[in-house]
Order: sequence, then structure tokens, then C-alpha cells
Amino acid sequence: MATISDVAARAGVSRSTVSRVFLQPQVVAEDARRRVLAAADTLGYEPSPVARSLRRGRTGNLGLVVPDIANPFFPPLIKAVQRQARRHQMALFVADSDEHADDELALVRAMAKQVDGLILASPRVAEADLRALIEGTPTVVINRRLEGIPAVVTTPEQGMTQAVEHLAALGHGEIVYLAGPEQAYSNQQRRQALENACRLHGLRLSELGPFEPHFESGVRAGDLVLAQGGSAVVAYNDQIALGLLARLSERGTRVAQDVSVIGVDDTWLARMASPALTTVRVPAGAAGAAAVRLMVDVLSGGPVAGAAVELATELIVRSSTAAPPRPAATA
Amino acid sequence: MATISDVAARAGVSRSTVSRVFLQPQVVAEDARRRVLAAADTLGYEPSPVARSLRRGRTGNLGLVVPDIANPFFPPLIKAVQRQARRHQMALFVADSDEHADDELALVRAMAKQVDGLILASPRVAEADLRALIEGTPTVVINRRLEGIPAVVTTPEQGMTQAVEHLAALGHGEIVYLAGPEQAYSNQQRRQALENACRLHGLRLSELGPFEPHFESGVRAGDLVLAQGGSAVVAYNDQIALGLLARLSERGTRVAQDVSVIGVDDTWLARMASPALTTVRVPAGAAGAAAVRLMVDVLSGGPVAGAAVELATELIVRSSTAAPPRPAATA
DNA sequence: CTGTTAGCGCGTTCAC
DNA sequence: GTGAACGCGCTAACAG
Repeated sequence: MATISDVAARAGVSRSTVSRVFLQPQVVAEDARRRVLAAADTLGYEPSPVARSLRRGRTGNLGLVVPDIANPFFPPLIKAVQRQARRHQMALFVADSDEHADDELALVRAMAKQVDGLILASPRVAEADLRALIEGTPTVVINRRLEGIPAVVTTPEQGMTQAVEHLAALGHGEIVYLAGPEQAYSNQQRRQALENACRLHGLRLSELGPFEPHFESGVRAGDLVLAQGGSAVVAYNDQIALGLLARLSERGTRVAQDVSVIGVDDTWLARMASPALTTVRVPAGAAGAAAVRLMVDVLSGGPVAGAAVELATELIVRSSTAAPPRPAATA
Repeated sequence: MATISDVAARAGVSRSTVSRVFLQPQVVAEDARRRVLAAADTLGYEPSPVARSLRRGRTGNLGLVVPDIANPFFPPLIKAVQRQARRHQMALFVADSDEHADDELALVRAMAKQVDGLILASPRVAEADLRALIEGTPTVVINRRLEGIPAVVTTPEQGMTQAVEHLAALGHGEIVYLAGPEQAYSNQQRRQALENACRLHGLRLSELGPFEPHFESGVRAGDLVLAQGGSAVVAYNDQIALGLLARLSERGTRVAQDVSVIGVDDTWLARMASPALTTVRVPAGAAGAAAVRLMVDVLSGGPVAGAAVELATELIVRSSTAAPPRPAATA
């Protein structure tokens, strides 16, 4: 690993000139520049990002914390963040908190000092802890609202309203909501949107849970749903919905004909399921890209404090919903 | 962001002493240590990883490149690497190459200078490019064999042999292999293991593909399988197998009764599918953890050049395999 | 046990 | 257009 001095010596110029060649090439005389580049090439020199970071006070790295890489909602988001970060010449740290608030804190703490900015996707950690922790590190949150912190949120209102309209139109009179983690902002948001839409369309709403956002939770929920006897279910996310689908089939209940199921997220699994899952599409990739854009603004000192980008959702109708076995009386 | 000098001044000691308090606390006198810690606490001081890296010549970071985060095989591997890395006080960079050799190269190049070591999971890039690139950066590869480079490989032999025995015992006389990407070492490895096992048990083997390791590929493969009329299929991985399952059902073919399907990886999707997928379990988490251990050895200068950790596989029988509609005549 | 000294490799004034 | 000098924040000798 050659250093800048080696290159300078070999090219017969000072270290400053070498540095300039890599930062503002136009400023350096043609022949000097060529000599430097030649020397750098034969020596295999590349500026050390570490030394550069120390000097500049910026690392050129971005940190991203997600609650669970294995949740198919996040990979597209991660990919989008990575792509957008590279576009801005930044590398990306990804960390997985395993849905655990304590781990999340530790990860954020570990990352904070080595990145220029932090993107927190669906953070589970308590607000006070989080504020204390990210003070001094530019932060953008995804799918959570924190006064004064730039955020990208997806709004379930449109999708949930469409879901309720869809179910009402099919003749359902009540809906069971399978709740997600209590600490998850998304859960409160989705429940609220569902409540509003149900009130508006005169449907009854009941709730089961909370459930961890996993396939297994949905399996467990299946028996509860059957016991309660609902005809339409909206799950916190696709994974729970898919677990539910599997369990219902296992118990001999026909999805759609007997019980309609709607998920949220529209991960690629929704299309894959059988029957294909009707679900509320949440634009994960767009959210990730928007978060990076917001971060870039923050880092360039733009007046973005408290800004919140909102991304709409929409219902994707597939085959897991149908008219109930015996239509409810109109309310 | 307070610096070490601030803390030193406030605690009335030299910078070296402050440094020692954070590196070898036992060496510092009780009261000095307490004063330093108090000062650091009130000033909110934490050693700068960047400056530390520059001075030490090590970053304390590990890089991990995977071909596709969205492939459910990788999240458990990533989680295991992250966990193991943290255990060794190292942070983790994760990058996704989107199954694309060029991106892989660019990512490795970008990471190489900011990490102490690189873990390459199922690298797609050509051997020559790869060797040139990682020269100078300690590297461990997962699921690929490169002479002289430490590696962790999963061996499909056991699982594939069990799969063939299983199918033969059920009465199948031939097997169709749905191939994965040609550049993938795993594909060659799996095909070879399958060939050997088939020869041993006197089954005929044919091949379709190559297919990208995605659900959609499996859907496409479905029609090809039906056209060819095979009674047993082994897919390169679970995702392809699941796409196949979906397509077969769609076409009215009953999985297991009409066509037996076996996947490879045993991702969580395999259990989720309906019918649940018989598959060859590949220990992804164990592979990730082993890779970090190997890396730690390499970094501490151990004599591990060319070492290769081998991890066995095993067949997990579920419900996607059964006797063929009309048993083949014994060969 | 502690302070002093000397860089790690680079980017940035500020003169020339 | 170019070089000299300085320091980013920290740790690793070396004395004491």
C-alpha cells in the first residue's frame, strides 16, 4: 500500500500536488498530472479513506439499521438505499437489530461514530433513548414520526381505506385486525387507518394480537381467527397474513371463499402465495431512496429539520379475498 | 464531539493516560482512572474510531458481499456474520451485488480500503478479476473454492445423495435437475453431486436451465418440466423449487402425487410452502459464523492459507415428494 | 504508574 | 500552478 509521499517522490512533485490531482485535477498542469497518475498507477496507489476521513471530518459512509433483514419487506429497501448511496459516492453500513430495542441501541451507538449519517428503518427503540443517542449524528427515520427529526413515512390511509371499501363491497360486515408489535409505529398507524375507514363504512372492527411480524405468528393467529369466527382478516403485514393462509388451509378452511385475508407490504411473497395474497402495497424501495435524498440534504446543511416525506399506499387485489359465505346484513 | 485532549485537560492528566484508560484500564491508577472516566462522561467523549484506525492501521470493520439480500438463504448467513463479528468487536459492512459480477467487483473495490477483511459469499465474479482485486486484503470466501484462499464451503454430497436415495426408494427412475447460474460454484457442485449419486443408484438424470435463482425462474421452469414429463425434479435452490410448485399447481398438476419436487437450502420458505417442500438443508448460519472465525485467524496471522472448512448438508423430507404415478421399471 | 515525543496519511491554508 | 508547513485525533514507543 503505497502512500501519497511515494507517489510524490516518484512523480517528482510535492504531496500537495498529488492530492490535488485526485481532488481538483483541472487545477494541476497537464504534464504534472500525467506524471502523477502514471506514478500512482504503477505504485498501485489509492488515497486512504481513513486518513481522508480524519482530515475532512467526514467518512463518506452511511449507516442503515433495520429490524430484520429476513423480513422480505426490507431487502428492497436496503437495495434502494445502497444504490442511492453509491450514487452519492457513499458506502453503506447495514445492521440488523433482530426486532430487539436493546440491540438497536447498541448498533446505533457502534455505528454513530463511523458514519456521516444514520438511517433508521422502523426503529423499535423508545423515543427518549433514541433522541439521546442520535444527538450529534445526522439521522433520518423511516416509518416513524419523531418531532424535529427528518422522516420518510408511508401512509397506510389510502391502502387501508381501499381495503375496507373492497371488503365492504364484497359484503363483509366486520373485520379482524391481526396487530403487529406494540412498539412499532407502523402498527399504530395501520390500526388507526383501519379504524377510521371502518367507522366511515360502518364495519365492525375487532383485534387480535399483538403478534411478532413473522410467518409463525400468522400460523398461531389462524386458530384464534377460526375460534372467533371472522369472515375477513387484515394482518399487520404479509408474513403474518401468509402464516394465516397456511394455517387456514391446514385446518380445512378455504381462503377467500370462507375467510378473506388481506396483508400489508406487498412483498414478493404475496404474489407467490396460493391463493395469491390481496395486500396493501407499501413502497419500500421508494422510501429507502427518499431517505437517502433527505440525508443528503441534511448533510449539505439544507433547512430540512422536521421535514417529512409521505409516501402513499394502495390496495393490490389478488385472490385471497372474496364475498363472505353468508353476506352480512347492511348496517 | 470532545477530543482526547479535552478529557485529558479536564481530568488533569496527559492524553496518553486517557488513551490507556480506554485500552488497558488495569494499568492506570484507580483515582486517575476515575477522574478520566468522569471527565469523559460529562464531556460525552468517546474515542474516534477514525483516528484510531489511522493510527493502528486497522479499522475494526469487516466487509461482507452477498449476491442477493432478497434471497432468503442469505439473511440468516448475514445475521450470523454480524453476530460473530460483534463478538470480536468488529462492525460489519454488508453489500449486495444483485447477482451481477461487475457490481460485485465495484463493491469489493470500494470496501477493500475501509475494512480489515472481506468475506465474499457465493462470489460470481471471474477468478482472475477476483484474485487481482483482493490482493492486499485478507479475504475469506463462502461457497467457492479458490486455490490458496481460505474458504468455507457447504458440501452438497450428503444431501444430494440422500435426495437421490429418497427418490429411488419412492420408485422414481429419473430426475430432472433445474440448474442455477452457470458462474455459480454451488451450481457446478450440486450438479456434480447429483450426477454421482444418480450414477450410483442407477437413475437417469437430465437437466434444464440455467435459471436465475428466483421464484419467477421456477414458474417458467414449470412448463418446461411438464412438457418434458419428468416425475421427479431437483431444483438448484428453494426459490426455484417454490416457483415450480406454484406453476405446477396452477397447471393442475398435483405436487408429490404427480411430480415430486426437491429444493436446496432449506430457507424458511420451504416450511411455509404448500405442500411443504422437501429440501436439502444448507447450514447458512454456520457457514457465516465459520467464515468470521476463519477471518479472525487470518487477521491474527495464523497459518490458515488455503484452509477450507467443510459443512455437511442433509435432506429434510417434507410433503413435496411421493411415489411416482406409475413406478419406473427397475433399471 | 505516568508524561513526552513522534508520527499514522492525508487535505488544506498560505505564501511563492 | 506549486510547495512548505500544519494539524485532524489518536496510540505506541520511550523515558522517567
